[in-house]
Amino acid sequence: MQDIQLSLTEEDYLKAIFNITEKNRGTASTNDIASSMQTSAAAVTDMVQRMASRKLLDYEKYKGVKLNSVGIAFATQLIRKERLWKVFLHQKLGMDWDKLNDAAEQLKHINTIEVIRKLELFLGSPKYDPHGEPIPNADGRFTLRNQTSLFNLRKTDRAKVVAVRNQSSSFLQFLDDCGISIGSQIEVLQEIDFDLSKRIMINDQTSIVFSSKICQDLYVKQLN
Amino acid sequence: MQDIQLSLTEEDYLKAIFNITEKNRGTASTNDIASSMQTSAAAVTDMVQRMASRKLLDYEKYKGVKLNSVGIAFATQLIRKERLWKVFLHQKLGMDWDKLNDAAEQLKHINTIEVIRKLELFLGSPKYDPHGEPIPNADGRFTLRNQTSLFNLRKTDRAKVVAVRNQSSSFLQFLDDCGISIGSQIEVLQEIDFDLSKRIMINDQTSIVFSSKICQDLYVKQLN
DNA sequence: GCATATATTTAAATTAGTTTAAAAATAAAG
DNA sequence: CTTTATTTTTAAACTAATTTAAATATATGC
Ligand SMILES: [Mn+2]
Ligand SMILES: [Mn+2]
Ligand SMILES: [Mn+2]
Ligand SMILES: [Mn+2]
Repeated sequence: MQDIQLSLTEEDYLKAIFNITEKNRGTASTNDIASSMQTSAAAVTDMVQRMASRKLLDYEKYKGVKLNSVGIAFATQLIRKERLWKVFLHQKLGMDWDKLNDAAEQLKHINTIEVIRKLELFLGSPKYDPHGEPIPNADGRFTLRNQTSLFNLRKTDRAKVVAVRNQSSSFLQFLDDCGISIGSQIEVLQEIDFDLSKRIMINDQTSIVFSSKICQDLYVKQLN
Repeated sequence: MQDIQLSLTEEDYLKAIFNITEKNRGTASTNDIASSMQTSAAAVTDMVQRMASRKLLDYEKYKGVKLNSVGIAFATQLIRKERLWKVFLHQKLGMDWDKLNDAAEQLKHINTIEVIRKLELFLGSPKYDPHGEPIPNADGRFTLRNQTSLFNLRKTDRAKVVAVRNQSSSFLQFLDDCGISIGSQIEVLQEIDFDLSKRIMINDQTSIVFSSKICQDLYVKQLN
């Protein structure tokens, strides 16, 4: 990459902005960044102005923020590092998937290229992290996958869980309790019109009712 | 530990002060800290005053700094983390021993207790890092070892390399080139009075002359 | 004991990042 | 269109950590 040295804070802003812009057709508002960073809107305005002057992003008063190619490159590398470390924490250290994010957030700041290269090899070049999120390769390219949320499946549809959208500890623990993890097979037994919940069969073993909220937070790949 | 949250800078100061005081019968001077931290004496004075007010160390004007029990506990945990990560980088990722310190310096700031506990188990609870330095246990206790520098050995003495004192990249690469690593067998073939250098036999294979400086930077355990 | 050298502290200024409160711009509603 | 609500920016002040220069202590030499 360039020989620009980012502060930890700049790195956190870049990652937050990248994630927000992925949903908001390329632009992130001051308030959205503020709530994602748990800071004030005033702090965000000040920070993005400084980051704009460092050419990490494009900023126009009252119009929000867009990452430029430099910002995207950095953000992608940060996401790559964070997700590789998540794989390490889960697969090698055996940490539960609801406890990965805190540590990986810190680990993503580790700034030695050789470490990340060797870590990737050590882990067998995984393409997805323990929550099913794609891990960009060294060039920043993501492996795309056709997936949909469980919410969109219909009665008798069968599918495989490929990712979680919500990564809160409580949601992940709940899934654990239901016996759901990445790769679980599910089948829609019943669609309940009343509240859009669904009765689901998990791994041909257990049946359970999922609220529409839960269905929306689970990404699946439909089978046949 | 306590629920005191240290800044990265405070952590780096604590580690530096701990290492300095290990050599200077318990006390670290402003200038020594400054040169170790690559900063100005004025910055050190200011910082240690703030750290003293946070009860991390004892400071008396013009008298230098001593760590108190809180500071020692933190410093020890930092050293523990740094050395465990060094083992990981070397043994699991295969990084050369002359490239470990940069990355481990950053990794030592990772602040999730569960990560360090699981990392230790994953590594098999090593007692020494790749440079032969002892790794304190979770309670902060170091495993001591009787060792001496190669400088103190005499003709016909045989010994095993247990640690390096100097961890500069150039020294470590030089040792690599000589075929010396932790565990190597050596024998003093000849003491050269002129400059206190020594001719050494390495692993009963190669003979080489080491300057007195090199001898001082190698710690060994004497055999019989 | 005095002069000089060295080490340390203080003072003043700077930078990154933050907060709260006030001002200004934009969006929404009637 | 105009009033109101929401969002964003600016202003002023603060903290952590730093720098350089000046002041003060301490140590050393004679
Ligand atoms: Mn962070
Ligand atoms: Mn500003
Ligand atoms: Mn550090
Ligand atoms: Mn101060």
